[in-house]
Amino acid sequence: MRITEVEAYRHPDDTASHCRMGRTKRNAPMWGRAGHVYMYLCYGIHMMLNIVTNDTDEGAAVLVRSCEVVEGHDLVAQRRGGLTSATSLAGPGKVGAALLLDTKWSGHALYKPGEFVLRDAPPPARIARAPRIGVEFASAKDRRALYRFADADSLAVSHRKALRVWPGT
DNA sequence: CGCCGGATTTAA
DNA sequence: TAAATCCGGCGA
Repeated sequence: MRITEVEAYRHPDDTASHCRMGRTKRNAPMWGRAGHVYMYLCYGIHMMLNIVTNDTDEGAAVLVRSCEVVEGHDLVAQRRGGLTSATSLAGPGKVGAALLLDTKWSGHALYKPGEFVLRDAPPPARIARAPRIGVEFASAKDRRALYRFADADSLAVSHRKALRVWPGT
């Protein structure tokens, strides 16, 4: 599947990030090397897939919020309760469900051929931005920050109406 | 050791 | 708009 929407979480000074409390057993992968997985259970129900972005000890990652199905449509539909719409993977919980992910994948390296890998792809022609979703608990500044990014021309994106095309893309 | 609450989804 | 659902993290 192709990633169509992500949210960035940084450290320090991001009151929305799981790193805001410092280093814990759960968020350990976020402090590790880029290209590794950070998984966590959200609301006791959904498995959230994050990709560590920065170097060691920087505590940063992007939450994979939405994807576009490229191949294996039947399998995805099966795991999504028969849904075949363009938005069947629009939402982080849906991505986790389609990939059968769980917290045991936390720390997994995404660059080993033959395993669960992150591959390169052409960048979107236009990128859209918006504030992050579901971070009402964060500071006003962090709630407003335009840290949600999406392929402006893909329908496989959640909360699409709030997105604004990033000038210059 | 117990409680609180959440980077969501779904259906009413 | 609210319920489902569970464990990490914090306070005692």
